[in-house]
Amino acid sequence: MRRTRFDADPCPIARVADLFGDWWTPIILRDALFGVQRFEDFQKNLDVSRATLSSRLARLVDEGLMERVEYQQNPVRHEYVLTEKGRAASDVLIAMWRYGEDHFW
Amino acid sequence: MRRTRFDADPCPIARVADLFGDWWTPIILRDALFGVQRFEDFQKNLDVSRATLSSRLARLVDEGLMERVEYQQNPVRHEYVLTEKGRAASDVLIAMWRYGEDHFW
DNA sequence: CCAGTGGGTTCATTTGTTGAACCCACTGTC
DNA sequence: GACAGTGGGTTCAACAAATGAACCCACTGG
Repeated sequence: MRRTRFDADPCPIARVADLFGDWWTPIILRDALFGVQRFEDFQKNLDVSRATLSSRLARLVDEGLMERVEYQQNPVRHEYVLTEKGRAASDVLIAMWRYGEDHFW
Repeated sequence: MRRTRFDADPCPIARVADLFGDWWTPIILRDALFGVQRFEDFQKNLDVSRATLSSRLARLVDEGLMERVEYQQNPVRHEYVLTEKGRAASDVLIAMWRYGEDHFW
């Protein structure tokens, strides 16, 4: 695909599209805002392949929307918690929700 | 890729993500909101391949966000004009803009 | 010792994106 | 009347990304 990247584009829409322009990312974020934090729970809710989920979560951590936090040792377990930047994305999600409700039914 | 489709999903976010979850669609829409209407102009502004642009515009027409209108005959020429549903998407774009400005700089 | 849980990675297959080249129907210029 | 240019595409091969399935590891509990 040699996917074109907009992460250095001067336009804010392009930058956000670079991150959200992906079917899974907005939906993972939606679930995270509803309180989902664990890999297995995302996987069960979303019916996404583990490989795809893994790379999406890694990207969200990379971009600073989520943090990977150790919640127990022996064995080590992590969960994904939203940062402030991640929670702020709810404005975009809400706009999508409203638009969907008004125009896709 | 066997891309998963959410266009029949009961969640409005999933439906909108199905359409916007694509790098190009939000950016094409952004340009359209700024007044771009012709194939060539999108192509010049966006530096997108003609094949990809062609399929993206077709999808937007399909979903009812744009209309393909003949603006001259001899030779026949068309342009892409936003419908009400297309213009309404500006709310989502504006949310993306704001989020981008506040969190990506 | 075996099943289960949480969180992954690896692999082959399938599908989408890309750039480049091509096509068609004209118009305008030499 | 030959040829370049314009608008709006399609076709093609190459490559990259998404998928499901299978695998892995470190434990716990029975």
